[in-house]
Amino acid sequence: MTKKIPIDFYRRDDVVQIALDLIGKDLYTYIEGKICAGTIVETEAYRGPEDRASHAFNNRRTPSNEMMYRAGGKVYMYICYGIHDMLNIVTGAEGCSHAVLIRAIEPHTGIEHMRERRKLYNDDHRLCQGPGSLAKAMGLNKSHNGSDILLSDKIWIEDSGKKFSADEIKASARIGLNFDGPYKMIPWRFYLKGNNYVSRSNL
DNA sequence: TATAGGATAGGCT
DNA sequence: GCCTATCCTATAG
Repeated sequence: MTKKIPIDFYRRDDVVQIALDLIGKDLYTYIEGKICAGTIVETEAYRGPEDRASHAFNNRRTPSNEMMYRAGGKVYMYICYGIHDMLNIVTGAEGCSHAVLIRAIEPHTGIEHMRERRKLYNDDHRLCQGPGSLAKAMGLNKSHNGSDILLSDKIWIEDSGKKFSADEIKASARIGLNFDGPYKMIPWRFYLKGNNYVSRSNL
């Protein structure tokens, strides 16, 4: 018996702790009549406004990133490199712009739908490996921006009951950051050690 | 209106 | 492992 994670989980101020706590939770989507789900195995924390890697760095506000300023528990979708949709969960209180990027899940439900969306039939460990692939496999895109992770019937997160000890989860610098400075190397990426569904698992 | 740049993925060496 | 196509968005003029 599983259930959705309560809203207080997302409204905490410590986005790094939330990114860590999301490892092992189950992400579900019900899109185009297809139910898909998997266990979160890789996340990254983005802490606006002081984190240069965050879209909300320096309190930057645009129509695209507006969702980051909502109270925790909203879905923030962002298009990267013009082609890849990425799934973020907004955290913290209203007006605070922290978010967690979901980078990879280990699929366990609706895998045949994921294969179809990805046109990838013989490589299941790559279906949701990396944020762009994950969104595509799960049927997520910019139209899901602003969904409420507790109220939406298209996307939600459940507590799988799985528990991981501190030495089973590894922290590293975040991926793909294109600048120099103290936040480039800060270890705000978390992933399950040895898990085959994690992107770039050696870093 | 034009243009630079970006939280990638996949193909090739 | 390295390289780059690809195209949306923000920003400047």
